[in-house]
Amino acid sequence: MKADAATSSRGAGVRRDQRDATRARLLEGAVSVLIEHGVAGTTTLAVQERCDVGRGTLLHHFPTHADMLSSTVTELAHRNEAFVEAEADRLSSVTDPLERAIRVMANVASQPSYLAELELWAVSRTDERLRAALRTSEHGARRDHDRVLADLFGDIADQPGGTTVINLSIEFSRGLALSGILRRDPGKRERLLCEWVAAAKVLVTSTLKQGAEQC
Amino acid sequence: MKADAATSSRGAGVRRDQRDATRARLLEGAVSVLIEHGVAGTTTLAVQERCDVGRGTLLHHFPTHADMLSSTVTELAHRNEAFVEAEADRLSSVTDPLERAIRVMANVASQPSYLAELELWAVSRTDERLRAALRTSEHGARRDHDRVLADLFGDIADQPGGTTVINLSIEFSRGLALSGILRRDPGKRERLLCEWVAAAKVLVTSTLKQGAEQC
DNA sequence: ATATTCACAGTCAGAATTGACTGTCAACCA
DNA sequence: TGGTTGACAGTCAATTCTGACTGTGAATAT
Repeated sequence: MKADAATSSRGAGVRRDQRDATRARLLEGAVSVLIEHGVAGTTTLAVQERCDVGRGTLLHHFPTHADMLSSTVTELAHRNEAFVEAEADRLSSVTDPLERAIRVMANVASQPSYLAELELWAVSRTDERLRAALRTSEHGARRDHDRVLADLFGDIADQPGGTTVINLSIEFSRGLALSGILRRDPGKRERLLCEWVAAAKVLVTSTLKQGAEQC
Repeated sequence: MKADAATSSRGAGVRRDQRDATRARLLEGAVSVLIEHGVAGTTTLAVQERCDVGRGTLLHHFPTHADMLSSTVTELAHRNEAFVEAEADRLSSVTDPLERAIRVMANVASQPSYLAELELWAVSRTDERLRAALRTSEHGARRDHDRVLADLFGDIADQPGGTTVINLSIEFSRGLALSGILRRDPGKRERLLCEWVAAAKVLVTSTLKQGAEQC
């Protein structure tokens, strides 16, 4: 085991700081490129140019293109989680807690950064490596993910059909977001959203336990 | 205007037949490659080799890669529509009409060919040309699409919350399908599906009109 | 003080893909 | 029957991307 740089009294870990700073910059750039240009456009060259670093720099931090994408995936997931809280603040004016939670989820899912994540999911269907990376990323962030969700929905989860409504809302939000890419009429999104909010309200008060137990 | 080949007495339109046959073969191959290898793997070269045609042949029918993909998109959409009816037949044992319709939708959406379509949607986010092609394709098949949906859900659409449930089911199916790509536990899919079926049953009998009208 | 390690830069060859181009043969028309 | 058209094949240059390789300077260890 080598002596830790932190043991030096002065200028400790300058190299490491540099390294981390560059790496962070590369990830930041990679995420931006991914959001703007999609998976196909997220080449090592594009990221290298975006970050204005030499070819060796990028390859030093991410030996292969797959490595770069893997790390980018994780970074993107973090970013999207942060969006949830930000959007929750932005929609603080919505009084009904259930409607607020659903609208926050739907809005976050419709953001470019989340759509980029969905794109990765879709593409990973025929890309073993990427799928593995996404699974690892999701698995690692599971705790945070659950916490964010719990914060968002609050005591709704404790009501009879609460958990069901939350789970259904997740899938619904993803579908809504994906469909939104092609949608010409933005009004339909709002209509669907309203309908789901109304449905969700019915569901949390209704006892649909017997239905779910029929499986 | 040129004389129609059909006016010739014998061997009429052999060239045209040949042309159509080759084109059909190319589309068939392109769809297969797209389903198997995803958008990134659907190169002109891959399709050319799959169909065992010369380079000139493919470029003759589809001058550019974008042209090929555009046509493939339409073909894929047709194929997916056909799947709906096939799956409806396969699930004829499911007695409850609402549950049957929902399960058919969800199953179709989870098929590789439909996932390929969703992948195209996702990718089209940052690809103007592809998005336009998808919109055109969807627009052209709208009539058929509505008819298939009407056949599937039957008289459910006439009930109070019927249309709403159908629309929500569509988005839910897409979300479920996309999530399924990464899901390790296949049991969760079935659970979510059951929960949505149960919820849908509640919704069609419940009057959630006032909720939807609050928008 | 010197050797070494490491972050970073630049160059380059190889692989993959695209689309332009030329050639060929069979079918159609005059 | 002879010319023309169109389906199809093969070749090739240009482009793009990847990753291997070599070089450099600053920070750290001895």
